[in-house]
Amino acid sequence: MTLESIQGSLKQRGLRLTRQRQILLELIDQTGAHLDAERLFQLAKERDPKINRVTVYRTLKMLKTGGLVDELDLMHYGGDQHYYETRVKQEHAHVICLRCGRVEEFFGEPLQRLRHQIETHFGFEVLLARTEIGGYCAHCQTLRARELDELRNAPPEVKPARRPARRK
Amino acid sequence: MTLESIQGSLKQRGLRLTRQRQILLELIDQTGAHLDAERLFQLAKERDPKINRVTVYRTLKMLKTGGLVDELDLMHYGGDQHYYETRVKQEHAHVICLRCGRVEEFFGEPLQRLRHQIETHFGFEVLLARTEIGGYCAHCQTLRARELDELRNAPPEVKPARRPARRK
DNA sequence: TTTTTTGCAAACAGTTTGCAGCACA
DNA sequence: TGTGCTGCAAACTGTTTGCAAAAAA
Repeated sequence: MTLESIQGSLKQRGLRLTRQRQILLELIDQTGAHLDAERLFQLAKERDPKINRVTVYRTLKMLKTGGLVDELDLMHYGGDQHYYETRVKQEHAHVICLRCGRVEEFFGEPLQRLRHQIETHFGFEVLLARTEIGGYCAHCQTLRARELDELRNAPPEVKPARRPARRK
Repeated sequence: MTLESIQGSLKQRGLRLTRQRQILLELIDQTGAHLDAERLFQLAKERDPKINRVTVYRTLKMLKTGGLVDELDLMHYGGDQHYYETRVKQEHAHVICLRCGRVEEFFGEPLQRLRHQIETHFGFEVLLARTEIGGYCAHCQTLRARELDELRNAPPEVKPARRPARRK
Protein backbone atom coordinates (compact mmCIF):
# COMPACT_ATOMS: atom_id res chain seq x y z
CA MET A 1 0.00 0.00 0.00
CA THR A 2 1.50 3.27 -1.09
CA LEU A 3 1.72 6.46 0.86
CA GLU A 4 -0.64 8.09 -1.62
CA SER A 5 -3.33 5.46 -1.30
CA ILE A 6 -3.12 5.65 2.47
CA GLN A 7 -3.62 9.36 2.30
CA GLY A 8 -6.57 8.78 0.00
CA SER A 9 -8.04 6.29 2.41
CA LEU A 10 -7.86 8.85 5.17
CA LYS A 11 -9.68 11.46 3.19
CA GLN A 12 -12.39 9.00 2.28
CA ARG A 13 -13.10 8.41 5.92
CA GLY A 14 -13.33 12.12 6.56
CA LEU A 15 -10.09 12.09 8.49
CA ARG A 16 -7.66 14.91 8.29
CA LEU A 17 -4.17 14.73 6.97
CA THR A 18 -2.34 16.80 9.50
CA ARG A 19 1.31 17.66 9.55
CA GLN A 20 1.90 15.13 12.30
CA ARG A 21 0.19 12.35 10.42
CA GLN A 22 2.13 13.19 7.30
CA ILE A 23 5.35 12.74 9.17
CA LEU A 24 4.32 9.51 10.81
CA LEU A 25 2.97 8.01 7.61
CA GLU A 26 6.16 8.84 5.78
CA LEU A 27 8.28 7.31 8.50
CA ILE A 28 6.32 4.08 8.65
CA ASP A 29 6.27 3.81 4.91
CA GLN A 30 9.85 4.79 4.16
CA THR A 31 11.85 2.90 6.70
CA GLY A 32 11.47 -0.72 5.76
CA ALA A 33 12.22 -1.45 9.39
CA HIS A 34 9.71 -2.60 11.93
CA LEU A 35 9.32 0.36 14.21
CA ASP A 36 7.69 0.46 17.60
CA ALA A 37 5.77 3.45 18.90
CA GLU A 38 8.68 4.84 20.87
CA ARG A 39 11.16 4.59 18.01
CA LEU A 40 8.64 6.15 15.69
CA PHE A 41 8.15 8.94 18.20
CA GLN A 42 11.88 9.60 18.41
CA LEU A 43 12.22 9.72 14.65
CA ALA A 44 9.20 11.97 14.32
CA LYS A 45 10.65 14.36 16.89
CA GLU A 46 13.58 14.96 14.60
CA ARG A 47 11.22 16.40 12.07
CA ASP A 48 8.82 18.05 14.50
CA PRO A 49 10.27 18.54 17.96
CA LYS A 50 6.87 19.45 19.36
CA ILE A 51 5.13 16.26 18.37
CA ASN A 52 3.70 14.32 21.27
CA ARG A 53 4.00 10.65 22.06
CA VAL A 54 0.25 10.42 22.44
CA THR A 55 -0.24 11.52 18.88
CA VAL A 56 1.92 8.64 17.75
CA TYR A 57 -0.23 6.16 19.65
CA ARG A 58 -3.43 7.70 18.36
CA THR A 59 -2.21 7.67 14.79
CA LEU A 60 -1.09 4.08 15.02
CA LYS A 61 -4.44 3.02 16.43
CA MET A 62 -6.21 4.81 13.62
CA LEU A 63 -4.08 3.18 10.96
CA LYS A 64 -4.52 -0.20 12.57
CA THR A 65 -8.28 0.17 12.75
CA GLY A 66 -8.34 1.25 9.14
CA GLY A 67 -6.35 -1.81 8.18
CA LEU A 68 -3.54 0.32 6.83
CA VAL A 69 -0.83 -1.01 9.07
CA ASP A 70 -0.30 -4.36 10.74
CA GLU A 71 0.79 -4.80 14.29
CA LEU A 72 3.52 -7.27 15.18
CA ASP A 73 5.07 -8.50 18.39
CA LEU A 74 8.18 -10.09 16.93
CA MET A 75 7.99 -12.67 19.68
CA HIS A 76 8.47 -9.90 22.21
CA TYR A 77 12.08 -9.74 21.34
CA GLY A 78 13.20 -6.57 23.04
CA GLY A 79 10.19 -6.07 25.26
CA ASP A 80 6.45 -5.89 25.22
CA GLN A 81 6.02 -3.15 22.71
CA HIS A 82 4.37 -3.58 19.35
CA TYR A 83 5.93 -3.07 15.98
CA TYR A 84 4.26 -1.74 12.88
CA GLU A 85 4.51 -2.16 9.15
CA THR A 86 2.37 -0.88 6.32
CA ARG A 87 0.08 -3.61 5.13
CA VAL A 88 1.16 -5.30 1.94
CA LYS A 89 -0.98 -7.47 -0.30
CA GLN A 90 1.32 -10.44 0.00
CA GLU A 91 0.96 -12.33 3.24
CA HIS A 92 4.22 -13.07 4.99
CA ALA A 93 5.65 -14.52 8.16
CA HIS A 94 8.21 -12.85 10.37
CA VAL A 95 11.20 -14.89 11.33
CA ILE A 96 13.14 -13.42 14.19
CA CYS A 97 16.47 -14.41 15.64
CA LEU A 98 16.24 -14.43 19.41
CA ARG A 99 19.94 -13.82 19.72
CA CYS A 100 20.69 -10.97 17.33
CA GLY A 101 17.19 -9.69 16.75
CA ARG A 102 17.42 -9.85 12.98
CA VAL A 103 14.04 -10.13 11.31
CA GLU A 104 13.51 -11.97 8.05
CA GLU A 105 10.32 -12.03 6.09
CA PHE A 106 9.09 -15.22 4.55
CA PHE A 107 6.65 -15.22 1.66
CA GLY A 108 5.68 -18.65 0.54
CA GLU A 109 2.84 -20.85 -0.50
CA PRO A 110 2.30 -22.51 2.88
CA LEU A 111 0.90 -19.21 4.10
CA GLN A 112 -1.65 -18.97 1.31
CA ARG A 113 -2.53 -22.61 1.77
CA LEU A 114 -2.96 -22.09 5.49
CA ARG A 115 -5.26 -19.16 5.02
CA HIS A 116 -7.27 -20.99 2.43
CA GLN A 117 -7.62 -24.12 4.53
CA ILE A 118 -8.82 -22.15 7.50
CA GLU A 119 -11.39 -20.37 5.42
CA THR A 120 -12.79 -23.56 3.96
CA HIS A 121 -12.33 -25.75 7.02
CA PHE A 122 -14.08 -23.45 9.46
CA GLY A 123 -16.06 -21.26 7.09
CA PHE A 124 -14.04 -18.51 8.65
CA GLU A 125 -13.62 -15.01 7.25
CA VAL A 126 -9.97 -14.13 7.71
CA LEU A 127 -9.25 -10.47 8.35
CA LEU A 128 -5.92 -10.54 10.14
CA ALA A 129 -3.20 -13.13 10.04
CA ARG A 130 0.07 -13.19 11.85
CA THR A 131 2.80 -15.77 11.87
CA GLU A 132 5.87 -15.16 13.92
CA ILE A 133 8.71 -17.57 14.31
CA GLY A 134 11.51 -17.30 16.83
CA GLY A 135 14.78 -19.17 16.98
CA TYR A 136 18.38 -18.78 15.87
CA CYS A 137 19.54 -17.57 12.50
CA ALA A 138 22.28 -19.48 10.70
CA HIS A 139 24.91 -17.07 11.91
CA CYS A 140 23.90 -17.12 15.54
CA GLN A 141 23.66 -20.89 15.70
CA THR A 142 27.41 -21.20 15.37
CA LEU A 143 28.06 -18.30 17.71
CA ARG A 144 25.80 -19.83 20.27
CA ALA A 145 27.44 -23.21 20.00
CA ARG A 146 30.77 -21.52 20.67
CA GLU A 147 29.37 -19.64 23.64
CA LEU A 148 27.98 -22.79 25.19
CA ASP A 149 31.30 -24.48 24.60
CA GLU A 150 33.23 -21.79 26.37
CA LEU A 151 30.85 -21.97 29.26
CA ARG A 152 31.41 -25.69 29.55
CA ASN A 153 35.20 -25.51 29.32
CA ALA A 154 35.72 -22.65 31.70
CA PRO A 155 32.92 -22.62 34.24
CA PRO A 156 34.24 -19.78 36.33
CA GLU A 157 31.58 -19.53 38.99
CA VAL A 158 28.67 -21.71 38.00
CA LYS A 159 28.09 -22.67 41.58
CA PRO A 160 30.07 -19.96 43.31
CA ALA A 161 31.90 -21.17 46.38
CA ARG A 162 29.47 -20.79 49.20
CA ARG A 163 29.83 -17.25 50.34
CA PRO A 164 29.03 -15.99 53.82
CA ALA A 165 25.48 -14.83 54.29
CA ARG A 166 25.22 -11.16 53.46
CA ARG A 167 25.16 -9.02 56.53
CA LYS A 168 22.35 -6.46 56.60
CA MET B 1 2.95 -32.63 27.72
CA THR B 2 1.43 -34.23 30.77
CA LEU B 3 1.26 -32.83 34.23
CA GLU B 4 3.59 -35.54 35.45
CA SER B 5 6.25 -34.87 32.87
CA ILE B 6 6.10 -31.18 33.67
CA GLN B 7 6.63 -31.94 37.32
CA GLY B 8 9.51 -34.20 36.34
CA SER B 9 11.03 -31.45 34.26
CA LEU B 10 10.90 -29.14 37.25
CA LYS B 11 12.68 -31.55 39.52
CA GLN B 12 15.36 -32.12 36.91
CA ARG B 13 16.15 -28.46 36.90
CA GLY B 14 16.38 -28.41 40.67
CA LEU B 15 13.18 -26.43 40.98
CA ARG B 16 10.77 -27.02 43.78
CA LEU B 17 7.28 -28.24 43.40
CA THR B 18 5.47 -26.02 45.82
CA ARG B 19 1.81 -26.06 46.69
CA GLN B 20 1.26 -22.93 44.62
CA ARG B 21 2.96 -24.37 41.58
CA GLN B 22 0.96 -27.56 41.93
CA ILE B 23 -2.23 -25.58 41.78
CA LEU B 24 -1.16 -23.46 38.85
CA LEU B 25 0.13 -26.42 36.87
CA GLU B 26 -3.07 -28.30 37.40
CA LEU B 27 -5.17 -25.35 36.33
CA ILE B 28 -3.21 -24.70 33.16
CA ASP B 29 -3.23 -28.37 32.31
CA GLN B 30 -6.82 -29.20 33.16
CA THR B 31 -8.77 -26.35 31.69
CA GLY B 32 -8.43 -26.71 27.97
CA ALA B 33 -9.12 -22.99 27.84
CA HIS B 34 -6.54 -20.35 27.11
CA LEU B 35 -6.12 -18.57 30.38
CA ASP B 36 -4.46 -15.27 31.02
CA ALA B 37 -2.50 -14.49 34.16
CA GLU B 38 -5.38 -12.71 35.85
CA ARG B 39 -7.89 -15.46 35.18
CA LEU B 40 -5.41 -18.05 36.33
CA PHE B 41 -4.88 -16.03 39.48
CA GLN B 42 -8.62 -15.87 40.17
CA LEU B 43 -9.02 -19.59 39.70
CA ALA B 44 -6.00 -20.31 41.85
CA LYS B 45 -7.40 -18.14 44.61
CA GLU B 46 -10.38 -20.44 44.85
CA ARG B 47 -8.05 -23.21 45.89
CA ASP B 48 -5.62 -21.11 47.87
CA PRO B 49 -7.03 -17.74 48.90
CA LYS B 50 -3.61 -16.54 50.01
CA ILE B 51 -1.85 -17.06 46.71
CA ASN B 52 -0.39 -13.91 45.26
CA ARG B 53 -0.67 -12.55 41.75
CA VAL B 54 3.09 -12.20 41.58
CA THR B 55 3.52 -15.90 42.11
CA VAL B 56 1.35 -16.51 39.09
CA TYR B 57 3.53 -14.28 36.95
CA ARG B 58 6.70 -15.86 38.25
CA THR B 59 5.42 -19.34 37.65
CA LEU B 60 4.31 -18.52 34.14
CA LYS B 61 7.67 -17.02 33.33
CA MET B 62 9.40 -20.11 34.64
CA LEU B 63 7.21 -22.42 32.59
CA LYS B 64 7.69 -20.30 29.51
CA THR B 65 11.45 -20.26 29.90
CA GLY B 66 11.45 -23.99 30.37
CA GLY B 67 9.45 -24.41 27.19
CA LEU B 68 6.61 -26.05 29.10
CA VAL B 69 3.94 -23.58 28.15
CA ASP B 70 3.43 -21.38 25.13
CA GLU B 71 2.39 -17.77 25.26
CA LEU B 72 -0.33 -16.47 22.97
CA ASP B 73 -1.85 -13.08 22.28
CA LEU B 74 -4.97 -14.25 20.51
CA MET B 75 -4.78 -11.13 18.39
CA HIS B 76 -5.22 -9.05 21.53
CA TYR B 77 -8.83 -9.91 21.58
CA GLY B 78 -9.92 -8.75 25.00
CA GLY B 79 -6.88 -6.66 25.82
CA ASP B 80 -3.14 -6.78 25.94
CA GLN B 81 -2.72 -9.67 28.26
CA HIS B 82 -1.11 -12.94 27.29
CA TYR B 83 -2.71 -16.33 27.27
CA TYR B 84 -1.08 -19.62 28.06
CA GLU B 85 -1.38 -23.24 27.05
CA THR B 86 0.72 -26.27 27.83
CA ARG B 87 2.98 -27.03 24.93
CA VAL B 88 1.88 -29.88 22.74
CA LYS B 89 4.00 -31.75 20.23
CA GLN B 90 1.70 -30.96 17.34
CA GLU B 91 2.08 -27.45 16.01
CA HIS B 92 -1.17 -25.57 15.60
CA ALA B 93 -2.58 -22.20 14.70
CA HIS B 94 -5.11 -20.26 16.72
CA VAL B 95 -8.11 -18.95 14.89
CA ILE B 96 -10.00 -16.36 16.83
CA CYS B 97 -13.34 -14.74 16.12
CA LEU B 98 -13.05 -11.02 16.71
CA ARG B 99 -16.78 -10.77 17.39
CA CYS B 100 -17.50 -13.59 19.83
CA GLY B 101 -14.00 -14.42 20.97
CA ARG B 102 -14.29 -18.09 20.17
CA VAL B 103 -10.91 -19.74 19.59
CA GLU B 104 -10.44 -22.66 17.24
CA GLU B 105 -7.25 -24.60 16.84
CA PHE B 106 -6.06 -25.61 13.43
CA PHE B 107 -3.64 -28.47 12.93
CA GLY B 108 -2.70 -29.01 9.34
CA GLU B 109 0.15 -29.69 7.00
CA PRO B 110 0.69 -26.09 5.91
CA LEU B 111 2.11 -25.46 9.36
CA GLN B 112 4.64 -28.25 9.11
CA ARG B 113 5.50 -27.17 5.59
CA LEU B 114 5.96 -23.62 6.72
CA ARG B 115 8.29 -24.58 9.51
CA HIS B 116 10.27 -26.84 7.27
CA GLN B 117 10.62 -24.26 4.52
CA ILE B 118 11.82 -21.66 6.96
CA GLU B 119 14.41 -24.02 8.35
CA THR B 120 15.76 -24.94 4.95
CA HIS B 121 15.32 -21.56 3.28
CA PHE B 122 17.11 -19.55 5.94
CA GLY B 123 19.10 -22.26 7.69
CA PHE B 124 17.09 -21.16 10.70
CA GLU B 125 16.70 -23.11 13.92
CA VAL B 126 13.06 -22.78 14.89
CA LEU B 127 12.36 -22.75 18.60
CA LEU B 128 9.04 -20.96 18.87
CA ALA B 129 6.31 -20.60 16.31
CA ARG B 130 3.05 -18.80 16.58
CA THR B 131 0.31 -18.35 14.05
CA GLU B 132 -2.76 -16.40 15.01
CA ILE B 133 -5.60 -15.58 12.71
CA GLY B 134 -8.38 -13.13 13.41
CA GLY B 135 -11.67 -12.66 11.63
CA TYR B 136 -15.26 -13.79 11.87
CA CYS B 137 -16.45 -17.30 12.51
CA ALA B 138 -19.23 -18.72 10.34
CA HIS B 139 -21.82 -17.89 12.93
CA CYS B 140 -20.78 -14.32 13.49
CA GLN B 141 -20.53 -13.56 9.78
CA THR B 142 -24.30 -13.79 9.43
CA LEU B 143 -24.92 -11.95 12.67
CA ARG B 144 -22.64 -9.18 11.58
CA ALA B 145 -24.29 -8.91 8.19
CA ARG B 146 -27.60 -8.46 9.96
CA GLU B 147 -26.16 -5.85 12.32
CA LEU B 148 -24.76 -3.84 9.45
CA ASP B 149 -28.10 -4.10 7.68
CA GLU B 150 -30.00 -2.77 10.63
CA LEU B 151 -27.59 0.08 10.90
CA ARG B 152 -28.12 0.97 7.26
CA ASN B 153 -31.92 0.76 7.41
CA ALA B 154 -32.40 2.71 10.57
CA PRO B 155 -29.59 5.19 10.90
CA PRO B 156 -30.79 6.84 14.08
CA GLU B 157 -28.11 9.46 14.58
CA VAL B 158 -25.26 8.74 12.25
CA LYS B 159 -24.61 12.41 11.84
CA PRO B 160 -26.63 13.78 14.75
CA ALA B 161 -28.46 17.00 13.93
CA ARG B 162 -25.96 19.68 14.62
CA ARG B 163 -26.28 20.45 18.25
CA PRO B 164 -25.36 23.75 19.85
CA ALA B 165 -21.77 23.97 20.95
CA ARG B 166 -21.43 22.74 24.48
CA ARG B 167 -21.22 25.59 26.91
CA LYS B 168 -18.22 25.39 29.24
C1' DT C 1 19.95 -26.11 57.52
C1' DT C 2 20.31 -24.19 53.34
C1' DT C 3 18.56 -22.51 49.21
C1' DT C 4 14.41 -21.63 46.84
C1' DT C 5 10.18 -19.62 46.82
C1' DT C 6 6.65 -16.73 48.51
C1' DG C 7 3.95 -12.43 49.71
C1' DC C 8 3.86 -7.68 50.09
C1' DA C 9 4.64 -3.09 48.49
C1' DA C 10 6.25 -0.46 45.30
C1' DA C 11 8.11 0.37 40.76
C1' DC C 12 7.83 0.02 35.93
C1' DA C 13 6.69 -0.08 30.75
C1' DG C 14 3.57 0.61 27.36
C1' DT C 15 -0.54 2.65 26.30
C1' DT C 16 -4.99 5.24 26.95
C1' DT C 17 -8.10 9.04 28.46
C1' DG C 18 -10.09 13.82 29.66
C1' DC C 19 -9.92 18.17 28.48
C1' DA C 20 -8.95 22.85 26.61
C1' DG C 21 -6.98 25.04 22.85
C1' DC C 22 -5.41 24.71 17.97
C1' DA C 23 -5.78 23.98 13.03
C1' DC C 24 -7.32 21.53 8.87
C1' DA C 25 -10.93 21.44 5.24
C1' DT D 1 -16.78 27.97 10.77
C1' DG D 2 -16.81 23.93 12.90
C1' DT D 3 -15.43 19.50 13.79
C1' DG D 4 -11.41 16.86 14.23
C1' DC D 5 -6.91 16.83 16.06
C1' DT D 6 -3.18 17.91 19.24
C1' DG D 7 -0.58 18.44 23.50
C1' DC D 8 -0.41 18.03 28.26
C1' DA D 9 -1.11 15.76 32.56
C1' DA D 10 -2.72 12.16 34.69
C1' DA D 11 -4.71 7.58 34.83
C1' DC D 12 -4.54 2.77 33.82
C1' DT D 13 -3.28 -2.16 32.72
C1' DG D 14 -0.27 -5.76 32.67
C1' DT D 15 3.94 -7.16 34.52
C1' DT D 16 8.40 -6.97 37.19
C1' DT D 17 11.55 -6.15 41.17
C1' DG D 18 13.54 -5.75 46.06
C1' DC D 19 13.33 -7.58 50.25
C1' DA D 20 12.30 -10.15 54.52
C1' DA D 21 9.77 -14.05 56.07
C1' DA D 22 8.22 -18.85 55.06
C1' DA D 23 8.79 -23.43 53.27
C1' DA D 24 10.75 -27.17 50.41
C1' DA D 25 14.59 -30.54 50.11
